[in-house]
Amino acid sequence: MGRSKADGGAGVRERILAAATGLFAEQGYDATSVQQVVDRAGVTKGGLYHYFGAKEDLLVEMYRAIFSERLTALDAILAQGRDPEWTLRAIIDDIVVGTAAMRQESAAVSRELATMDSGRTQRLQADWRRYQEAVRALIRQAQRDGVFSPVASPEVVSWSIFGVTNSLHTWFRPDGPKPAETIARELADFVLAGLKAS
Amino acid sequence: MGRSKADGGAGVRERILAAATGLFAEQGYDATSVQQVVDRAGVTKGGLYHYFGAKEDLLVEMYRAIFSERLTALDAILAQGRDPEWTLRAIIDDIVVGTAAMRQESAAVSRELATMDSGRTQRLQADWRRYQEAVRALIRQAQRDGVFSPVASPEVVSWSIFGVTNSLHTWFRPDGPKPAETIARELADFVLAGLKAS
DNA sequence: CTGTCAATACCGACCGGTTGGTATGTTGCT
DNA sequence: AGCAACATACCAACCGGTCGGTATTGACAG
Repeated sequence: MGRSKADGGAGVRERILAAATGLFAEQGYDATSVQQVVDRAGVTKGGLYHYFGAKEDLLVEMYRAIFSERLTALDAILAQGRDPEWTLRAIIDDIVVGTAAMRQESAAVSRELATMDSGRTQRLQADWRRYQEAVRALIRQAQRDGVFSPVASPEVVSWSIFGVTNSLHTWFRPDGPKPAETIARELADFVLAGLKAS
Repeated sequence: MGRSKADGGAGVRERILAAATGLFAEQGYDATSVQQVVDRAGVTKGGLYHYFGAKEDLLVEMYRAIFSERLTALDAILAQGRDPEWTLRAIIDDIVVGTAAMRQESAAVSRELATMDSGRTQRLQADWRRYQEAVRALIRQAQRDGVFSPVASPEVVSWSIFGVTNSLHTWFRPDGPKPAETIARELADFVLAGLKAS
């Protein structure tokens, strides 16, 4: 099963997915036709529909690629059981660097996320809500313990963090002067400075 | 001239715009057909194209509605010439409350903003860049003067602010427990706590 | 007050082009 | 032979936009 044949390029499935990712990020999901995807991927429609049941599956695949990585990283960070400051720094670093590494997928998904509620995406959206809730719970508990200042609610702080990552694709350039790691550190420093107990 | 007739509703042009706003916010621009817009507005396609030259004009109109208000408010705030903390608080308050008041328009525009580069939108996008640059310049100068801490670059701080407003529509509920004014204050408190000189 | 006229507001059928999706090959490995 | 991996040809539905037409209007004349 799976691919075989000593073909000259990468797997066809991967090529289709890469083409769709780029086009969705550039033009949006609805504005991109299946024909454009197969043209860029160098295959035909028959080939695409051999691997994917529908156009929407391409989006779902991107969604999964982003969030599965992020969620396993989150669980690994939380499992260490360290103090809130270290934990929040680790989360911010992972989400910024991870989103930057897949900024095309993030651009496509974050734009189309509101529209995607066609049953099969609900599980993925639930996972994402769990992620956000974990961050808020962390902040809430640390505020209760007096480790973090209650200057702002956990909701506003978490939206501040996720707002950066959601719009990261609009301003982050991989060949720019600031690597993702630096941005992550600056954001963590900034957020934690605001959360320092007064 | 203009409308007359003892019709039961508001002006036709406003009804079309309101219908388009709701549909674009729910489904996205490309996924919404002109037919859906005219159905919801209770007119026909001929009527819509009597008032608007193209489908895109509906988006441009929303764009203008949002940013013209925001830009005049910005200029008014800056014209007061007060200290950075007061100025930044005023800006954050205006942008959060203003965005919340027009969250459907904001949802539609913020999603479609990346795709819109068809000439007539470039002026509007330039205005928006000017807005962001004004905030960054404010922060940069205050950091140089030692009023704000250089813990994070003006870019990261401004992205943190605009990231919240850009994704405001995904979580803000006008009938929720927290009014927009409260969210604005929390965000301003949080941002300024992080910017307090150490 | 009434009749004329041009402009505005709006209708609904219609057009060429494109869409996502499918049915039917053809090819090459096992 | 049989089956997975694709290609080709094609379709019904729908898209944004146009256009000829009509109903309603206000301005002006007499």
